[in-house]
Amino acid sequence: MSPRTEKQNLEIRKQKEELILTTALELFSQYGYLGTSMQSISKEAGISKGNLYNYFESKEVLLEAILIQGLIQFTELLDSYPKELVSENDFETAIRGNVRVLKSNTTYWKLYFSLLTQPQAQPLFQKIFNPFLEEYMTVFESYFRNKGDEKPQVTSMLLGSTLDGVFLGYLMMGEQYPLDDVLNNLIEKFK
Amino acid sequence: MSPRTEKQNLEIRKQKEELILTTALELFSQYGYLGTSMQSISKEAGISKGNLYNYFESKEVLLEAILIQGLIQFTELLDSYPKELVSENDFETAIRGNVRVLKSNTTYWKLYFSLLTQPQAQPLFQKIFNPFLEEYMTVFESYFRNKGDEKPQVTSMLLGSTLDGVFLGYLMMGEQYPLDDVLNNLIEKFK
Amino acid sequence: MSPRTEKQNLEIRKQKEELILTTALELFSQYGYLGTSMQSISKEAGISKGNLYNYFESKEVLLEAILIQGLIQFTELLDSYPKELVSENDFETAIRGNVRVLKSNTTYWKLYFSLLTQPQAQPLFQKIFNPFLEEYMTVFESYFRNKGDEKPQVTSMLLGSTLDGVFLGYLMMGEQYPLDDVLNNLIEKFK
Amino acid sequence: MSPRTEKQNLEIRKQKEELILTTALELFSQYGYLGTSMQSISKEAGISKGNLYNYFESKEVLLEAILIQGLIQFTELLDSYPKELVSENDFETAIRGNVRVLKSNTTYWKLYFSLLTQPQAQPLFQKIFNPFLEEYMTVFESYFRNKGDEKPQVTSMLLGSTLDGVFLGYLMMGEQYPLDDVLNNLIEKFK
DNA sequence: TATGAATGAGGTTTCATTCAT
DNA sequence: AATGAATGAAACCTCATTCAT
Repeated sequence: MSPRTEKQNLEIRKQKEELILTTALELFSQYGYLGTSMQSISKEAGISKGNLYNYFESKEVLLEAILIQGLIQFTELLDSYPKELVSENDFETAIRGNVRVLKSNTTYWKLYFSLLTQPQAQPLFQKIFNPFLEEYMTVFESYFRNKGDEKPQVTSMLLGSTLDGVFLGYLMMGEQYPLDDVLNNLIEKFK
Repeated sequence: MSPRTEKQNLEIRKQKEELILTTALELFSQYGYLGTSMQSISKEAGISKGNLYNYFESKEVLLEAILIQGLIQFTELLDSYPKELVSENDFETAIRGNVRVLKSNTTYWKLYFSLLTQPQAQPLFQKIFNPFLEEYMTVFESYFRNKGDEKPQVTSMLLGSTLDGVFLGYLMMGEQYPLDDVLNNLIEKFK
Repeated sequence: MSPRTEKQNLEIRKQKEELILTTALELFSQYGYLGTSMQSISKEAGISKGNLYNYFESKEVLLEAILIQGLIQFTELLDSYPKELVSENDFETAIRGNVRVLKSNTTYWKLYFSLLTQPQAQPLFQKIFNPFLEEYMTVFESYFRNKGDEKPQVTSMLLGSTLDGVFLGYLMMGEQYPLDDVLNNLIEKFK
Repeated sequence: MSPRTEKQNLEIRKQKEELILTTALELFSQYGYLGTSMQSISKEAGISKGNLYNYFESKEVLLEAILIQGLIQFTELLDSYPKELVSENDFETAIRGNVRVLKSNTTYWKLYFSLLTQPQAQPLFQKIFNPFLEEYMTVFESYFRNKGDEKPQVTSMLLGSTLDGVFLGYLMMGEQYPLDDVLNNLIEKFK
C-alpha cells in the first residue's frame, strides 16, 4: 500500500548492487569464477537467486561489472600520480603507489590473477585491462628512455613482469611474503 | 586367442596412462581444471569414460598425477645443473636452464599458473611444489650470499618472483613476449 | 492537487486496460501464450509489473479477457449480416463478410489458432467460442438445407473446416497466400 | 564385470531412443512443446533426466527428431501411392490414403498443428515440412491441370487448405467429427 | 581391461506472482 | 492507481561418477 519512493528504490538498488558486487568478488576471489555458484553468491549476500538476476543479467555480466568497478578504483588512485616520471624519486613513488593500490584491494587482485590464466576470460581482459595496461607501461618506458636505457621497452616489460611476480607472490603468501624488503630491492635494481 | 603376457599388459597400461595424462594436461591447461569435463578427456583420448576411472580413480587424482609427472620431468632436468652456483656464468646457465625447462613444456606451466591462484588447489601445491621450490630458492640464496649480498633471502625471493612474472608473461603472450631480451636484462640486473 | 473525479479515474482505467489487452494480444499472438512473459507485457506496455496485476489478476485471466474482447468485436460485426441466407448472393456476402472480419484482426486470429490445438486451452474454448460457433454453423446449415442438400450438417461442417484451413493458410503465409482466388473458388464450389 | 556386448548396447540405445521419442511425442502433443518439460518426459519414460540428454542433446533436437521420424513414416506411406493421378479414382484413392496416414498417427499430427502456428517453430517447418509439402501439392496441381482447370494452382491450394481444416477439425473433435461424410463431400466437390 | 548407459545432484537462468526501509 | 524489489519453484542442461538384461 505504501509504495516506496523513487529515491528509496534508488537507494535500495545502489546498496544491493554494492552488496552483490562485494560478495561476488569475495567468492570469485576465493573459489574462482567457475568454482563459485550463483546460488552461493545469493545465499552469502542474503538475497534470493531470482533477485540476483534483477541486478545482473548473467554470471558473466556480474564478473565484468566486478572487474570494471575495481579497475575504476584503480585508475582513480593511479591518476593521482604524475604522468611523467623524471627523477628516481618519482619512480619510487610510482612503484610504491602501485603497491598501495594493490594492498588496498587484495581480493580484487587475487581475482585478477586467477582469471589471467583462463583462456575463456581472455576476451574480458582484452576489453577491460589491456587498454589500461598499455598506458601504464608507457609511463615507465619513457622513464627508462630518459635515463638513457637503450632498450626501454624491454626494461619496462621486465619491470611489469617483475611487479606481476611480486604481487602474485604477495597475494599467495600473504604476510609471509617480505614485501617491503623485496620492494626496496626491486627499486634499487630498476631505478 | 593368444592371451597377452603380463608384461604386454603392463606396457599397454603404461601407454594408456601416458595418453590420458597428456590429453588431460592439454585440456586442463587450455580450459582450466573446472572447465574441463572427464567426458571431454575421455573423448579426446579415445577412451571410454568407464575405463578412464580404471586408470585414475577421480578427477582430482588425475590432476595430481599430472602435476607430479610434470614435476618429475622438471627435477630431472634441473638435476643436470650444478647444485652450487659459484660464478656469474653458473648463475646465467642456471637461469637459462630454467627457461629451457619452461619452454619444453609450456602446457604444463600454464596449468601450474592457472592452479596457483585457486585456493582449492593449495593443498596440492603445498604437497607437491613447495618442497621443491624451497630447495630451488636455496641454491640462489647461497649464490647471492656468497656474492656478499646482505639480504640474500630477499634477493632470491625477488628473483623467484621476477622469474614467475616473466614466465607468466611469456605463457600468456606467447612469441609476442620478448623473452630473450627480457632475460638478458634480468641476468644483467641479478648476476 | 486537484483530485481526479471518479469519472476520470474510470476513463484512465479503461484506457490502461485497453492498452494492456492490445499489447498482450500482440505478444501472445507473436510468441505464443507460454512464450510470452508477464514481464515482457508490462515492459512493452510501459506499465509496471505490479500494476499489471491490478488490472488482471493472473496471466490466465488476461488471456481470457483478450479472447472475450476479440469475440465481442467479432459478433458485433457478424450481427450486421442477415441471420438467414436465402440466395447465393447472401451466401457469398456472408463468406466475404467473414473474411473481412478475419482480415480486420489477424493478430487475434493467429492467437486463436495457436490456442486451438493446446489442450490446456480447451476449457477456455468450450466456454468462449463453442456457443458462438454453433450458432454460426446453423446459419449455413439452414442455407444448405433450403438448397435441397441431403446432408446439410455435413456440408456446413466441411465449409467450416474449409474456412478454417483457408484462414490458417492465410494467417501463416500472409500475402503470399492467394486469398482472393482461393475464396472465389471456394464460393463457386459451395454456393 | 560383465560388460555388455556392442550388440546389446545398440539394442538398448535403439529401444530407449524409441521410448523417448514416443513418450515425448505423446507429451508434446498433449501439452505443447513449451508446456512439456524435459523432466516430465524423463519421468514418464522412466529414465533419468541426465540420461535423456545422452540420447538427445537438447529439447529442440528432440523435437526435431520426432518431427523427422514422423515425416519419414508419412513419406513411406505416401510413396506407395501413384505419383500421377489420372482418373477421379486415383484422386479419391490419394485423398483417402492421406486420411489413412493421418489416422495412423493422430498424436503426431496434433503436434504438427500445434507447432504450425508458433513462430519459433517456423525455421523447423521450413526445413522439415516445406520441401515435402511442395511436392505433395504439385501432384494435385497436375491433376487439376489435366482436368482442364484454368487455375490449377489455386484449386490445389484450396484443396490443401480444406484438408488442413478437415484434419484439424477431426484432430480436435475426435470421433465426434463426421470424418467419413465430410470426406465424401470433399471428394465429390473436388474430384 | 573396456564400454557406454545410467544416475542424481547441482549449475545457470526464467517467471508468475507478491509485497512494501 | 503505480512502482519495482523480492521470492521460490521450476525450467534446461552438465557433470563426476557408477555399474552391468
